[in-house]
This record gives sequence, C-alpha cells and structure tokens, in this order.
Amino acid sequence: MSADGAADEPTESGTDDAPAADSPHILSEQSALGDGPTGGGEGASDDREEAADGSAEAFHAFWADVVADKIEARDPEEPIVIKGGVSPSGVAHLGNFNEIMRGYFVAEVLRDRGREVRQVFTSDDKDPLRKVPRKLANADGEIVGLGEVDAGALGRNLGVPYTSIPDPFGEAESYAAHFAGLLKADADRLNVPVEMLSNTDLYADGAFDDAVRTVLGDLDRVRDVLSPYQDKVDDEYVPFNPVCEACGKITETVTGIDLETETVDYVCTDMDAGGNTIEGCGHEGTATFREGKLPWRLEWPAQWGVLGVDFEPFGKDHAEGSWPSGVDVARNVFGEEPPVPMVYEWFTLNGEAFSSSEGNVVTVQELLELLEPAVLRYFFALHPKKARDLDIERLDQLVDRFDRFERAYFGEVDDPDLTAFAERAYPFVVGRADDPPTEKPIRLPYTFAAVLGMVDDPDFRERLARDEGHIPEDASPEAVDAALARVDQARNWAERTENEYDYRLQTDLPAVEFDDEVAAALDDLAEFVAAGHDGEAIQGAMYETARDHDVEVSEFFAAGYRLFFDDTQGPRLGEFLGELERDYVVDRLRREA
RNA sequence: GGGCCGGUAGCUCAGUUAGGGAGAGCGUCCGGCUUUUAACCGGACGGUCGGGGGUUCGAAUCCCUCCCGGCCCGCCA
Repeated sequence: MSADGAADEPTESGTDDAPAADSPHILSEQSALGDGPTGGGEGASDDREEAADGSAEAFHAFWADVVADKIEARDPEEPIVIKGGVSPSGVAHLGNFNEIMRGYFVAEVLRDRGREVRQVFTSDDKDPLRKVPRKLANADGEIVGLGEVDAGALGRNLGVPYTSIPDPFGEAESYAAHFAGLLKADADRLNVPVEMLSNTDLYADGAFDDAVRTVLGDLDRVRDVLSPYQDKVDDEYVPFNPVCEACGKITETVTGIDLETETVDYVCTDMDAGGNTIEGCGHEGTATFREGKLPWRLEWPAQWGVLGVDFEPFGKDHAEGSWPSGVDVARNVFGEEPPVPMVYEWFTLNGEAFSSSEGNVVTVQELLELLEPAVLRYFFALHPKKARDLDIERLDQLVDRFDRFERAYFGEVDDPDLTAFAERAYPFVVGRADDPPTEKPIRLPYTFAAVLGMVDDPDFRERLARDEGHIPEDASPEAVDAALARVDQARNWAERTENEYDYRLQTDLPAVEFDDEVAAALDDLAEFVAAGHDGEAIQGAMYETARDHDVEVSEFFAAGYRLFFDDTQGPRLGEFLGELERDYVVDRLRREA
C-alpha cells in the first residue's frame, strides 16, 4: 500500500510488468537476480526507485523470514499491518487457523527485527448466510448437530448478514459474534495476540465510505477492471449490495445511485445462492453506503486500503481466483499497492479434507487436550507450501518431531538443516522470541507418557518415569510437574483413538479363570513380589516362574495382562508392577482382590 | 481443456535458496537389556527422488515433456 506507485495515473500495471511479479507464491519462486545483498541482519535496502524487488535475499531457514524480507523491502510505515480473515461458518476448525498462525509467525519475526506490528483478523460477517450449516460449535467449542439448535430460525435467515442472525445458542449477540468468539478464544489458547475486527462494524463506522464512493463514482472503470474476471459484469452491473430494510437480506438489484446523498435505490429481488434461490421480499427502498456491502472482489482490496494491510496470507483457493483480480482492483480502482501475499497449502485431517458438514473437523480446543500448545504452534511453523496431514491416530509422530526439533535447538541433534531451522524458529514456536529458553524442558516421549497414563496415581507416574530415566535426578518439582502434564494429554489421545495404549489398570478383579499350572505360577509370583523386589527383578521372575511351572511364557504374560488390564496385551509388565503398590499387586496375583 | 501448486523409504517428513556423498524419525526385521510381550539401547533391511528426455564432467535440485493429486478458471466467499 504505502510503497511507491499509485500516483494519479493508474496505468496498466502498477509498477513493473513481468506477470510473475504478482505471483502470490512467494515461497516457491526461485527469484534470485538483483544485486546488492541485504547484508547480515539489516535488510531494508532503501532508495532505489523502480526495479522494486532488487536485492538478492539472504538464505533463511525459516520461511517467515523470507516473507518478512519481502515486507521490509517495501519500506512499510509502522505499525506494519498483517491481516487474515474468514467468513463465519458453523465451526472454527483448525484449517481456519492457518489464517491466524501463518500471519502470526511473520508478525513475530518482524517484531524480532524491531518493527511494530499490528495483526488483525477480519470476521467477514456482513456476508450473508448462504446455506444452513450441518454442524455447529457451541460456546464450549463442542461440535453439535443442528438438532441442538433452532434450525428453522437459521433457515429463515438465509441471505441475511451473519451479524443480523441470532446466535443459535442464544448467548452471544449474533451468529457472527458467537463464531468470532470461538476463534478469539482459540487464538488466546495459543497465546496469539490478534485483533478481531468485525466487517459489519467497519461498514457501520463508515470505514468503507470512501471505497464505496470510489466504486460507485466511476462505474465504468470498475466494470472494465472487473469484467475480465467475472462474466456477470456487464454495462448494468452495480457492485454494491444493500441490505433490505424490510426483510434484512442482502440484495443485489440496485436501481439508482445518488453520489450527493451517498445513497442507492434498490429492489429486494430473488437471489441465487449455490443452486438454491433465496427469495427477495420485493421491497423497494433506499440505503446509505453504510447499509450495504461491496462484493468480495472489491471488498477484499478495499479492506487492504482501509486497514493499510502490508501482508496477508490466504489459502490456495484464492491464489488463482480473487488474488489476481484483487491486485488489479487495488491498483486500478483504489490506486494503491496490494499487500505482500502468501499462499498456504491446505492440510487434511486424518487423510481427508476438513469438512464440517461431514464431521471431519477438529478444533484447537480439542487438540489442546491431546498435546501442548507449543506442539500445535510448531505444526504451523512448518513450511506453508507443503500439504500436510494432521493424523490424530499418529499424533505421537508429530510430538516426536517437535521433541526432536526442540532438541535440535539445544544442539543435541546431528542434523544441520533441522538445527538451522530450529535455531531460528524455536523461540517463536514457544512464544519466547525476546527471552529464549536456556534450558531444555523435560519431555517424556509421548508414547511412554501414554503408558504412564494407564494408571491415575501421580506418584506412580513419576516413579516409573524416573526409573526409566526420563526425569533427571535434580529436576525441580515444577519441571517434573510440567513434564508429567503430557501424561494426561497422551492418556486423552489413547482414549480418543482407542489405540494400543488405551489400557486401564483395573481397580477391581476382572472375571478370570486359569488352569492349575498358571494359577500356581501366579501364586509363586505373588510370593516373589511380596518378598520385595524391584520391577526389573519381577520381570525376570515372570519368565522363570513360567518355566518352573511348565507354562508358556506368552500364556503367563497373558494371564498377567488379564488380571491387571483385563486384556491379552499391555505394557512391559514387570517394571509396571514394580511401581504399583505392593499389597495391591500381591492380592491381585492371588486373585483375591 | 487452460493456469497455479504439490509428488523424496511402508508412514511422517528434511534436503531444491547456491547442481557434487540420497538423508532423519517412526514402523518392520535382527540383536541387546541374565529372561519372546509395546517404553530403553545397538544394527540391518528399505528409495528408478512420479515417468521420460535434455543441459552438464556431474541433476532430487536447472530446462522440456508426460503421468498423478489438490486448487482455480460460473456464482459466492
């Protein structure tokens, strides 16, 4: 926006004309060329008229630095504005968080470079509800079906801006407020400071007045710019959608424009919405510039100008659609430079596309029951151009990768590439860019934490973790507590996925029946345990006892698993029993309690 | 059909900026921990870097082409 061009004569293409110059795929370009290197840490190559992009960029191990270079190269005014935005839908799922998290890392990198940054997020809530969602998230973030709410009320509000639709749960000010509240709450959970803005409010406050005036004041130019992108744009097309004062719906038939009074006349006609027709009420009325909205292809670039946006990440669906037209509109309708763009790949959940209607969604809140915020933030710090799958079944892999990434930061991994990435990105991932941790946190391997989660007793968990060497002797109580917090998360994971760690120590004696040899062997083992031995010894005794009684080792273990877990398999039993209360183990082995 | 992005080991991914030894973790297999039972340790197996062609002394990396997948190319956002 602030850059250079955009004098008074918005010519063909703002600055230079190489088509690739406006590619939003800034993390894919091989770019290079240019001359003056940006030098070690300064960046900001000033004066130098055209040529624009010049300056060979230094290599960065963290993609957010590449983006930050692009932004700084434009010599932006501060605060630098980073924007994201979504239209409210039924569920604020993890996919929506790309908008927030990708921008966040760029914001943090810029702040780290001494820049003042404002990260905003627009809830594009003046958009009309186009179809009734099949799933909604309630105020607690739980996903529920339409049966939980007044679906009829939603159906009657098709075509109405989200901000004018009551919250289906009857709590927030509106449907839009409910949804924005969910997003904000999740951002808070991830400790991401983002300023939520309501698009409806921006209109109501007159923020878009100038943009609307510009658009309606020079319809021919707008039509010229827009027509290559949209077939519907003809000589009659008026890119402004008043809200019908009678029925509250967004309308699209404008019959008159009065630039003096800043009003438009309209007729509330039927509207197509994804194959369905939303009926208009037929009302004829007059609306001010604040009582309507611009269509998306104009609204988006208008937001850039209104908010002074310097950078905006967006999903790949926008890359070939609204981005090119947005660039054109920004330069040739509003006379300003579009922000630095960045396309991110979508990711999938358990191998499938996110889909709230089919229930294939997961929220930040749900995920934080399964892993630490830092791990989730790490997921978003990975390269945005890779299509990634978030596989809940194999969440342990993600956590393991994070742990390795963390170890790399502390110089414990022999992998130069990973180490270079970690050295730069880790402080941002843990949210401590200005005060990086100097000591590596204690991390229990995730699957081991899941094993500990089979027993509720906190002392048991700590003892076994210590005995297995996962907690240093001199660890502070706080550090130990922090490490053990992962046990509850891993336990939730095991329960949620019903995987091979989903075992539960049985407090009551399961129904069992053993043949005489096995029973005798169990009695012997009980005696051994009663005599007082550690886990390792018990493990060894299990083998010996089985042999002594001519019992297959596997059969004997199965008996043990049946007694303690009511299952045929389980974790390494000896070490496990060694940490449990002795009387309990002895009684159970004797099938007495 | 056209455009954009992606395709590296069974899985999850680094490596492509700047051409030079194809890598990690997990899984699998084998072994170790006196001892077949998920955690810990060691080792091995495992890849035509999607296919083909080209440039080069040398290509996962650069160029061309083809295949596969996602997205866009109506409306909406």
